[in-house]
Formats: sequence, structure tokens, C-alpha cells
Amino acid sequence: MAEDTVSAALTLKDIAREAGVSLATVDRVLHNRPGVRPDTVRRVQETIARNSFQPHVAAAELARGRARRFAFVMPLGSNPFMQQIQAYLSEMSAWLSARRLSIEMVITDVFDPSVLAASLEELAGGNYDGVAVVALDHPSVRAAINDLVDAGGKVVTLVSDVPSSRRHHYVGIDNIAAGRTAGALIGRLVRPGYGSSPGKIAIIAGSQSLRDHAERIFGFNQVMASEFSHLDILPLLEGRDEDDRSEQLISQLLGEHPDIIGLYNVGAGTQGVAKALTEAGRDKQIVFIAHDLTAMTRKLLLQGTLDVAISQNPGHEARAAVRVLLSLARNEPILSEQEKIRIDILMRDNLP
Amino acid sequence: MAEDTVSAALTLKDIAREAGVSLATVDRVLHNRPGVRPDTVRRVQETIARNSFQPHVAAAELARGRARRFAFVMPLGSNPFMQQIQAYLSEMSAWLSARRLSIEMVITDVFDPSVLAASLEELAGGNYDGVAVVALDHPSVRAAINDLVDAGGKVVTLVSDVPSSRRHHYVGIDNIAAGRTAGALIGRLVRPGYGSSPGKIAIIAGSQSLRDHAERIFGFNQVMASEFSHLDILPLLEGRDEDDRSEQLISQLLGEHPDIIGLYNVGAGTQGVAKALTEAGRDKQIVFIAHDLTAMTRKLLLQGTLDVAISQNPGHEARAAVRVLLSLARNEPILSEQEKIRIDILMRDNLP
DNA sequence: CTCAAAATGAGTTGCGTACCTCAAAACGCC
DNA sequence: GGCGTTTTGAGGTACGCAACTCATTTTGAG
Repeated sequence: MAEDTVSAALTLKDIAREAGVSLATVDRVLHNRPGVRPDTVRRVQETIARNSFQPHVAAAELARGRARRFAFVMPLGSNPFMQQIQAYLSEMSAWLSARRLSIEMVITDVFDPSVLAASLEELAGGNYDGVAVVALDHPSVRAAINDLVDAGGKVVTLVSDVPSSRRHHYVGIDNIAAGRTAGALIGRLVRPGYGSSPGKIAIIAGSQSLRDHAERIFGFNQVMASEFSHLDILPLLEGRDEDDRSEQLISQLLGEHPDIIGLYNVGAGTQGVAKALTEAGRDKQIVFIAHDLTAMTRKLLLQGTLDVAISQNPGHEARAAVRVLLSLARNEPILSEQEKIRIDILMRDNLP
Repeated sequence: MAEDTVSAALTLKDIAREAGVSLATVDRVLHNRPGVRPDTVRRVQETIARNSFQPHVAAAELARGRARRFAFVMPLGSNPFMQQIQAYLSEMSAWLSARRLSIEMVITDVFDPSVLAASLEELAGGNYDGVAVVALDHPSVRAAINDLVDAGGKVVTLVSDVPSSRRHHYVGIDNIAAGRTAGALIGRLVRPGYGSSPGKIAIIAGSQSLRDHAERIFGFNQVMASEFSHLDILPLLEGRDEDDRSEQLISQLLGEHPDIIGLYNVGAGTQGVAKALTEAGRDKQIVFIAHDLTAMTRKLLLQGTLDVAISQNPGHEARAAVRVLLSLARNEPILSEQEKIRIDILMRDNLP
């Protein structure tokens, strides 16, 4: 009887007692505040580790008072994937407000390095606890990100990374692997040509100068060269992610090459490409692979025009970015397995 | 100046003032405690809704004092998928203890309805806040689940569902869709036979009486019949999820049928199946699809023996189960998009 | 040994909610 | 109008930690 070792959760007070110091000292150690001898710091940390003590997040959150503010820097325009991410962020509003978190959207031209860098520099004075940014990889953007980090904020790159910066985390996929996946699928799904040619593969992107597109193209070519070298890859077309232009380019290409058996659309403009395929009456013969799951690609998958959609889950990216920022702000470990974004292969039968 | 509408977060006190009642009454309404006139209840709820007030979860968590206890009822034996789920749960220990949550594992024979039901009934007296269970669909199990629910606990079925029970949530995949996905992939990846036959497809499962296996087989056959009727599906083999037995069955089958072009393993025993394929020297010619990502299936994918692994993410299932139980216990809404388990198509190039 | 600087102890306050008690007010019924 | 019951108000305590102040002790340099 009496006070037995009831395995009730330990508190800071218990740690203080066991380490033979006062609560104030434990607090100083826990928050890296100055004025504690290295020796004492070690003793306290050891006590914490020995008991695998974890501060009660609810208590910590309540005590700190002020709410946390995050900023999301997202691109202008009507990119459906980006809009989906924003929609999922809005969907979290109840979750966020119950935790006294606020998110501010900063819509800017992320494709202009100087504009993006300026937007980021502006945030540096805003006293944000964290920033998520769809980042273009450019020296001035890198510098702006590093400034944010130096100002004490946490920075997460979203969808598009700046590996050379000191950002804390990247939430997005490996686009080279995505391109490889597209290549492997095209190579394995196409049926050998009926005529003399073994079959040609067409590829269209928004622009080669977009980093994610370039990486996908690189991965795609890698696989085609090494594993499907018998297939004939046609020169890359650039559709600028526009439906009309893409449709026109593909229509013309289909006219010139009656022996196309596979088609990979690296970027947007899928609706235009699909239209060209359908109007040429060749949507069932040509294996068509594109990116992202939208209402439109879903429809195309169900009707068989599109064979595979390679996608990254926008909801997952939105939530992962928020969770990572929150964990970073709390100095909590990140569940890296949970936050890793996968390359989803979506076909008609495994549509979510 | 003066008190302007600073958009500081509202508190219960603000709600009480605005509704013209005391804190105690708001508290009674918020927790469905008796002793409040219906009229007043409505007025308070309207005030809460109008301001879209969300109680501060951290404060609520701190105030309630006692920690939450969850139980996970998992199967005996060495099923690697189940062991992965358990491993991911262990990995969350820091996350859990920082939130004063505890998880107790209850290992039992989930394939024996009476044993499973008994284990569940035992938990009903344990005063758990929530239970996650890998559930066999059987009347006595259903009754036990309903008892848990009646006792006030939250119940989540994991991996395997009991739709007819009053469980609050199911965390797992649609196995019919998984089977359909396997069928569509086999049908599209195989190369037409070289001889007279268009090619035969072999299928092996653990047992037809396992619900998840039966559902996958159903989905597989559905797709094969409707879309790939030119392919010849061989009679189902039952390998009891054992490597040795599966290897033997497949070896024999390969000997009898030189024109097999596709092979689908519905359950476990993938290592045995792969061995039979390799030893017959036909692993590169036959399209092989199996389930789940383990160290072994990963190796088989990389070396090309296995063409596709269809999987559900065990880490996601583990975390989703915990999060759903926690949200249910807090009477918080569930982010259903987040908790939905997807059917992953894994090939060599999109391995996580 | 002296003294200033560094390190530590002791204590307070507040965060927003849950949960409880007790008294007071309002209500419904006869 | 009186009575018992129901509803409401007012208030307190506790949860574990952050953040702060101020007094006291320890330390190291000269």
C-alpha cells in the first residue's frame, strides 16, 4: 500500500525531483535556455531519457498561450492540382481551429524567382511559426528560404523542392521515379505494332524547363532506353500545359504517325490530349498515361481513354505539410513514414 | 481602440456570455448532461454554431485528467502483414505517450469465432475508451462488438470488417476492388501465348473460406470474365498460405501446363510460389502478381520475378486506427479522406 | 579571501476546459 | 399561492506546462 509505483505518467516535477534540481532548471534545459552548467544539463537530459519522459503536448500547447501561425505560399492560376491542395487545406479548418492553428494563404507567381523570393522575404517579418512553399529552385529563392530559417521559422517545401536550401522538410514525390514508373507502365502495357514498325511512343510535356517535368522526362527516357529500347520514342512535344495547344499538337502527330502505340503526357493539358485521341478514333488502341487524379482524369479512366493516372495524393500533401510544420514547431519528431508522399498508380479498378 | 473585434479565439466563457447563460450550463450542453431545458440547449448550440466555436482540444485533454486506453485485438501467429501493423504501432510510442494515450495488445485466435468473441467480451469490462479489432465476420463476434459499443466504447474494425455490426468505423481496403485490380493488371500485362492456346492464367489462394481471399477471388474472376474472356483461367489452388505447400502446388501446375502466362497469388506463401517459378525457369515469362509489401516481395519486385505487388499500407492502417479511435473518443469529426486506406499498386519503380 | 558573475531554487501566474458542489431561481402542478 | 421539482448560476479546483521574477547559492578569477 502507500504510494506504490503506480505507472502514472511522469511530469516535469518528477523529473526535477529525480534529477535533484528544481523545476526551473528542468524548464531551462528543456527549452535550451541559458544559465545552466553543461554538467547539470547532461544530468537532467539523462533523467529525461532514462524515464523516456515526454512532456504532455496538451499541457504545453495550452501553456504557451499564443496560437501558431503558418503561411502557405501557393501559385497563382488555375492549376487543378494546386487547387485541390488548397481545397483540402480548407477542409481542415475545424481541425485547425480546435488546435488554435491558423493558416494564411499567400498566392503569388511562384514561377518568377524574384517575385517568389520577394513574397518569402515579406513573410520573414511576419513572425510566422512556419511556412510551406511551392518552391522554384533558384538562387534567390534559396536565399529567401534560408532567411526564413534564420529568422527562426520552420520551412517546408511543397510539391517542388529546393534541395540546396536549408528547408527543414520536403513534402512531395520523387519526380524521376514518377517518370520511370510511367515508362515502365507504357513499356509493359503496349501491344507490339501491327505493321512493320515495332511501334512508336509519343511524349508531350508542358515545358522542358519546368523542373518536375524535366525530371519526369529524364526518368521516363531512362527506363525506355534501358528496358524498352525496341520501342521508338518520338521527339518531345511541348504543350505548355494548355488543352488547346496540346490537342493540336497531338492531332497533328497522330496524323503523321499511324503506328503510335503509346502516349505519355508529363504535365497538364490531359483533356486536350484525350480529345485528340478520341477524335482520331484511336483512344482504345493507344496506351495513354497521364498525371494526377481530377474529375476529368477519373472520367477518362472509367471510359478507357486513359489507361493509367500517376498521381500524388493532394489531400495527403496538404495534411502532411501541416503536420510536419506543427511537429517542427513543437520540436517533436516527425513520423517520416507517415509524411512520405507515394507515387500512386491509379487504374480504373483501384480508384479511390 | 478599446476592445475591438480582435479575432482572438473564443472560449467557453465567451459562448456563455453571448448565449446569456452561465459557464455551467454551456458545459452541461456540451457534454449532454441532463438538467437543461430543451429550449436552452438549442440556444446554446446555436451560439456555438453561429460562432463556429471549437473547444480547445489541448485544454480539454488536459482537464479530463485520466489517460485514454485503447486495446488492439490482433491475430496470433507470424502473419507478416499483421506483424508490420504491430511494428508501426510500437513506432508510435513516443507520439502516444506525449498525448497520454496507451495501447494494449491483445493477441488471440481471431479465426475462431468463439475465442475472438470471448476476448472481446473480456474487454467490455476493462473500461477501455476504444478497441480496434481484426474481426472475423460471425454472429457471435458481431454480438460481442455490439456489446462493446453498448458499454460506451468506440470500436474500429481493422483489415477485416464486420459490416453488420454497429462498429463505428472500418479501417481497411475493399478486397473485391483489390481482386479486380489484380485481374485488370494480369489481363493487360500478359503477352499472348506462343503456341495454339491464347494462354492460361493460374490462381492460388490461402483458402476460399477466408473472407478477404474469397472477395479478392470474386473481384478477379469478375474482371477476367467480363474483359479478358479469351484467357483461360485454371481452377483455383489452395495453398493454405504456406510457402512449402504453395511451392509444391505451383511446381506441379507448371509441369502440367507449359502455356501459363499469368499467375495471381491471392494470399500469403508468395516466397514458395516465387521459388517454384524460378526453379522452373519461367519467372521472366510469366506475369506474377501477389499481395503486400514485405522485404521479400520487395526483393522479388526488384529482381523481376514479381511484376506487381498489390498492397495496403500497414503503417497507414495502424495510424489511421489510432487516429480514428482518438477522434471518436473526443467526439471529434473524422477526416475520412485521410483515414481511407488505398489499394496500392507497387511496381519496381514506385517502391516507397 | 573577496567579489562579481553564473547557476540554481522557489515561487507565481495563466492557459481553457472538465467536473464538482451548493445555493438560488424558475417552473409546473394542484 | 404553496409546494416540490427542475433548471440555472456562481464558484472552486485541478490538469501539466511555459514563462517569468527575484532571492539565494555556488563558482571561478584575481
